[in-house]
Amino acid sequence: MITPKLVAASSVPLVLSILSRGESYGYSILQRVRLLSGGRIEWTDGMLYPVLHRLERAHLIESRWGEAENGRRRRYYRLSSAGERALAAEREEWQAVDATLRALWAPKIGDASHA
Amino acid sequence: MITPKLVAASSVPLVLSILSRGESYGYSILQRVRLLSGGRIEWTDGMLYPVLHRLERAHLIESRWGEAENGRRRRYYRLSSAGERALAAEREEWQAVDATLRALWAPKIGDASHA
DNA sequence: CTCGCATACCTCGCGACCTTAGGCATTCGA
DNA sequence: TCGAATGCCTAAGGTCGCGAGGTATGCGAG
Repeated sequence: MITPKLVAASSVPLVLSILSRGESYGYSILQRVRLLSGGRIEWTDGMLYPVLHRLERAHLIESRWGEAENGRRRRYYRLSSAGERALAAEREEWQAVDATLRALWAPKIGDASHA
Repeated sequence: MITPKLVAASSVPLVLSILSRGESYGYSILQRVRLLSGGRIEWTDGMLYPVLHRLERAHLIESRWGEAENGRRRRYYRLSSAGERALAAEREEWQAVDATLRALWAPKIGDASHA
């Protein structure tokens, strides 16, 4: 199980990244995240929908009501241009933190300490 | 600026990682994070000390009062064995999420969509 | 036909935790 | 003497995931 804080930090970039691949909808996003993470990221719809609504209020994504083949109604979301820029920013932030962590995880080859 | 949620998610693994390199103390950890991240991660002591106290209450780190060369008192922290295990777990979780994000950021070479 | 399940969406209260802002003590240089 | 850097700690406020609960439809099993 992934810690709640990591889920919180990754939810927005994950949703934006998935939508950058093309239009999608809530239920499908849930399954996609589960699949892509090999089941290690377990989202609930109770946290996903508020995220989608926040992102839409922030104009990072846009939605439309659509009809599935089976007749069920779905709300399809897609990335806005502002969302693309936000995704790029989120991505840079993530990579900055990731680079910092990886530097600490790397063997101490270039370590300046005199230990 | 790094988003608050990313700060929340990275603070614990960062602190544990830094301490895995050897004993340290609050003020020094702050500077280390700033340096390692190239100034992109800007922590305040107001968020670091609560983190340190939580980690100590959880027995992931241990502390002792020490004296600096200049006479100032410092509280030195070091990783406990439980902390080492926790760090390994945090690291795996981080890398799981990172792998998921990178899969979405990679070019669509193997993309199964028929677009 | 009816029941249950998967699909598909939404909302609310609780608790965790960063942010901002403050406080306290010591050392050193101007 | 006075301010800045060092070094530690805490409180109020707001954000947001989590768990639980609610609504509705299509489909297959009995």
